[in-house]
Amino acid sequence: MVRAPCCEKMGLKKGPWTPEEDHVLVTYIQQYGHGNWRALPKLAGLLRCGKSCRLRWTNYLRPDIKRGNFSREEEDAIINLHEMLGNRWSAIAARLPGRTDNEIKNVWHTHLKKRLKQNQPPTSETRAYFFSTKTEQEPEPSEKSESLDFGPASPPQCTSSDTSSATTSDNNSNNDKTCMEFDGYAANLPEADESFWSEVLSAENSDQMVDQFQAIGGVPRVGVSPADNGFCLDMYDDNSIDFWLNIFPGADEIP
DNA sequence: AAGCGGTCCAACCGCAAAAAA
DNA sequence: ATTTTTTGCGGTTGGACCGCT
Repeated sequence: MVRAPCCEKMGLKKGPWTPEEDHVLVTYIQQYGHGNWRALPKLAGLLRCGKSCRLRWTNYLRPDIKRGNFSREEEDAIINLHEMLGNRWSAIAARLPGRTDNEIKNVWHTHLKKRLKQNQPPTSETRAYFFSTKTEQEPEPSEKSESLDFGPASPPQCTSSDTSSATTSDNNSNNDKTCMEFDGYAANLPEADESFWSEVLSAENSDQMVDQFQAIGGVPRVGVSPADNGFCLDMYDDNSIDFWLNIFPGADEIP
């Protein structure tokens, strides 16, 4: 594997972009697209390397980028998605429309880490359940449990697989679901192996994620009912459901 | 007003994966 | 199948900005 030569070539500009450069880049991409980033700066007449152009476009100039401060809901979403996905900023960004991985990474390092240190978890009194499971389609425990191993690659927020740690499963304690604890909050999950969760969490889009979950008998939902079996992602109030449905559009809302 | 330290964010760097040749 | 090129990602940095002393 040979690393692509970077913009060390003499004559290529580095540092902050000027409005003129932005204009040139935007105009070119609007007209011709960005088929080949490496060739683009030459064709567009920019003294930048392709990498710099791509970064400028994806992180700043793209028309679908939402500028401005992050809302509390967005911050909470980042915290929860970070618990699920770890430092996979692009995966997190994929679930936050209009936000870039760079921006999310910055927010995480500048605000959210601090917020968590001050022990301010996501707000609200209720939990949003994105996924609940069908008991009648429960996978065979004997088949699945052998490979059930929520190690580091499984949802990283999992602190325990001990079903006795459940705090919300009193009314579903008679089913065979795996219960996981999420930083003190428990959730009932369908039994699945590590690779399943890796696939779910790395799914390129939410439809795919929902499909993966349905494949093992899960019923994707978004709602606030604490009574349902669910893959507990977060704690939110009713007003947040639209926001979350935007992130997981394939889910059904719990009535 | 000046100096200093902390914060924030755009941009860079290096690596690895994916795609193309 | 192998090599080369391109793209994408995450970690890090530089400097502008702001508030405090």
